[in-house]
Amino acid sequence: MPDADRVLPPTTKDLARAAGVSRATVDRVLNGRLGVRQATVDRVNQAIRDLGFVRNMAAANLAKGRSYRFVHLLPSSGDLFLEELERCIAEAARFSADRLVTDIRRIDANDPHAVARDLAALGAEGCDGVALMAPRSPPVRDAIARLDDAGVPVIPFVSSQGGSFVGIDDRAAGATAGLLMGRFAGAGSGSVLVLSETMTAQDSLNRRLGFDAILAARFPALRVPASLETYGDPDRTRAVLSRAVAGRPDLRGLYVLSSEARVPLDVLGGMDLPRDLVVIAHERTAATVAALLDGRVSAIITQDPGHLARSVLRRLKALSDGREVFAAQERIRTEILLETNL
Amino acid sequence: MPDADRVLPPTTKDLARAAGVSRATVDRVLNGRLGVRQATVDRVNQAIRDLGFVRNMAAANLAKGRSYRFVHLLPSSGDLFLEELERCIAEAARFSADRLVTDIRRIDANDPHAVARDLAALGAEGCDGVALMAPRSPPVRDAIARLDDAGVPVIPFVSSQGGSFVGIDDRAAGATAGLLMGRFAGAGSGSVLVLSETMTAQDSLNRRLGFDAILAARFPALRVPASLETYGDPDRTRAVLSRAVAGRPDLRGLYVLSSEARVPLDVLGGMDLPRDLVVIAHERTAATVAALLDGRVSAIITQDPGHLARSVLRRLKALSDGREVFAAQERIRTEILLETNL
DNA sequence: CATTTTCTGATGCACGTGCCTCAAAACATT
DNA sequence: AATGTTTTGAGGCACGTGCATCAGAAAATG
Repeated sequence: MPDADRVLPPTTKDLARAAGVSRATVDRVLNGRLGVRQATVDRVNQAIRDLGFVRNMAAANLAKGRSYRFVHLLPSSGDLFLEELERCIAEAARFSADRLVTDIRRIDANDPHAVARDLAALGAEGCDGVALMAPRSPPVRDAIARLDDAGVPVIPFVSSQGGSFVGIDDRAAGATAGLLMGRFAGAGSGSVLVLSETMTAQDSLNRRLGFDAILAARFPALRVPASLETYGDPDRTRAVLSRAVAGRPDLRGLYVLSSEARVPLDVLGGMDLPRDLVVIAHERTAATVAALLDGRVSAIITQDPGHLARSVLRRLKALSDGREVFAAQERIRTEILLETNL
Repeated sequence: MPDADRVLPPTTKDLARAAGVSRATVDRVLNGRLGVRQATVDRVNQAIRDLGFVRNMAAANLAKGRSYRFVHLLPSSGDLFLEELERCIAEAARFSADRLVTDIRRIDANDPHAVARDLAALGAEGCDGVALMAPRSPPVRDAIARLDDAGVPVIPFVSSQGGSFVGIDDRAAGATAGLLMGRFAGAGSGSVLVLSETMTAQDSLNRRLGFDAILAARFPALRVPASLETYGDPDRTRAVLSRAVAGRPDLRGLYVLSSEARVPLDVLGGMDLPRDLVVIAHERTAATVAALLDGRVSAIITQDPGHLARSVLRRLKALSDGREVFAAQERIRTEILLETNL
């Protein structure tokens, strides 16, 4: 083992030697402490550049006794995507190099005041960051602002209305669905149905907006009537779908808008639909993948829950120590899944 | 700051207390050292489960003075994707939490004996792992085996023939291109041209295989003549393309097979092509993205070079310390890019 | 020049884990 | 009981960095 000439990354000790100062001064410069002459600061920074010094974050966090306590607030609905997401969060936390504890709590995301109360309660808990999956509303926004003032960053997670958040843009996801729908449906006129659990949710609205915009701009021959709402009920789904299909001999496509596509896809299996009907659904779950494989679905638009979970943890960490994130790693992609790239 | 009741992840000290043993014994159990009674081992393992203990890898690596020295051997061609990949590798190494040094070297990947020589030379260098992007051939395979025997893991990177490797499956990528081509081209018959730099490269062959298989199975009305080879030459590209287009009034699609799509796409811009020609290209580069945005290209099939770079580093690390990787994070996705999900 | 102020060096402990040594304890064998 | 063997405990140093403290040097001020 020729271990002698191994080039190890430089440490603060190497820096000190190269800059001709002591480790204490290097430390003062690195951590921006006062009382160092500009000339000395420059010498140290020059050495940093010369040696290509990179702070060993693992050692730094160890020394600081840094630990992170994060809380994830997720809606208490039981959809498949959410379950998978929860699994991924727990897994990502376990695999994290740092000492971190994550709490996953289910909240009543649709009651703004309940959410605000839950957020306020977190302030007293001494947690270092919150990932919140709930619609933004004035009470919630205020609660977030108060937490932020108290130094507890809150990251909107997966879905949020307005402002930045971790997750894909619903409008872009809808537009991608629309583009695929138009391309797959081929030239010529026809109609495309949009099936949604409920259109009151903001994410559904945004997807629909993106979908409509693309269809209007690029495929004007395709007509899109008002969305059919299922309220998650299999019987109702069957009923509205049958009625809509019966009335439209020119049906070319079906866009399953909601995140919970299981019920509509199950219903679809038992119906007598036009051959070559283009069906597009959201989120990779056991239900959508099965449907893609047996041909009920043509494409799935999704985001990787594992990536989401890891990304939000990295972002929370970066926020709590005032660092920048490694942007390239945090771009959540709007993925298109076909049979060939599952 | 209610910091008192913060629940910190347990340390080996907590483990020792819970199991009623000393830290030395905990250490023996954790690191599988001999000379501990089974009953004691069980007590410690029980405590690990009870407390949910997870080893602090950062501290462990710090203590071990663990450092990684990896070498990336990349082909010395100058294509855009490769440049981007190189950038990502350097960036990923800088952002790594561990102390690691990566060397990126350009090699003559198409000369099996030269590659084998380069690999052999690495054995004496005392490096901890190699990422190799070169076709597999008998001399190369032997060199890899020798390195492996010497305890230096070698990971085939991005493209490899046979065996597992880090990167997307070329056949699946070709199949995805084929599926999109068939769907986008619509019903009815027509022909689809395949344009490649050269068909001698194994990755081109595999893409073509996947592409053909899907077209034959799902879109038999589309004809795919023999691939047009450009040898990277703009004039030749223009010539073969013009000739092929002129002879085919039924042209519906064009599949740009090679990783270096810049030349064909540039040529395409100046040509008089059928409206609604479906063009599909590989790899996200400045050239392909520009073409997607101005409509010369309909879809890009790609893999994320940043993810590739980070993934191969994590895998090399895991291999050198005999750990398992976090599989979910290492699945390299075959991505489909449209205007709406760039 | 003397004095104050500003800057720097030397040193040490801490973080959680790995790894070592040495002695003490528990156990097994005669 | 005496002996040998295996198992355990106690303690310490190391890794690279953060964060103290204190004394000494250099610079600025009088």
